[in-house]
Amino acid sequence: MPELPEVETVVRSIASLVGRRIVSAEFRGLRVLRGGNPERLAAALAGRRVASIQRYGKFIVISLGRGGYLVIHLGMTGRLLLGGEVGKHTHGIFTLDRGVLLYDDIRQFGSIEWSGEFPARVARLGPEPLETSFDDFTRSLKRRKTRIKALLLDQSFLRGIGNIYADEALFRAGIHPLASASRLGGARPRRLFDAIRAVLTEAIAAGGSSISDYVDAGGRRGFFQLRHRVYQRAGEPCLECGSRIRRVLVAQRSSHFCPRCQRR
DNA sequence: ATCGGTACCTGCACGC
DNA sequence: TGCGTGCAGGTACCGA
Repeated sequence: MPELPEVETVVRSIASLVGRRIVSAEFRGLRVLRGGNPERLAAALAGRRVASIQRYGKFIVISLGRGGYLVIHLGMTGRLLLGGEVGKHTHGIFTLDRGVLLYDDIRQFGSIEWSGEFPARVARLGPEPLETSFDDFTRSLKRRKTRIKALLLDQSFLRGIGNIYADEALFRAGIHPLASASRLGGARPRRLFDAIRAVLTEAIAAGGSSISDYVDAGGRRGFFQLRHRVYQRAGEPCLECGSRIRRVLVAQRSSHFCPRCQRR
């Protein structure tokens, strides 16, 4: 579930871990471990102190100073929890000099990896949507022929936007999800750029969207789902014009839009 | 180089 | 009650 606002909320909720030492780490459900066996990973982490915790798009990068980087992606159902019970879907247990951090992930689409250098997959991502300039945004937009919804999901275009915020931003900008990215004209690029910023900023302030089970590391739910205007509202009336919200597939993902407010 | 489709995994809601 | 189907915040990888 976690997109940029949810991951940002999680990162803020584990800020207290900076300065803590990892005493030991234990892994089960090895699917989430990338490149490396659990013993090697545990050995790389043991005794290291958390120097900083940063978010890059949907990635959480925990710097261990000279000890490299612990890189965590929450996938669809990943959770980081400060304390709590070890359950059926707990795949990582980080014991700290004070407290414990658990990695839970029902669908196991998330990942945990260690890297000595700054991780290449993170370095390859596009810019942060809240930091990039409108000029860079439009330059990049014009080079891409794909449909705008698919482009917003592409992490090399902008990092951190997922299915919820792509749909919500397109609605606010009045742009149809199937519109060609390179052919967006007039005021539309500007409207989209502003809509992305507004949606993400508001969602972060709301602690993210809790659709079914998302919570931050303290177990707190977000409440931006109460302000979704199109996402998972197919068949319901548009809050602007009353038309029925429709759902189409784009890049194999559900895309929700108002056929009247978002013309092709 | 880009793009679209598929695979990965578990749980839930729905209709029969 | 059970069974089949479709759907769910994600990315990686394949061939065209």
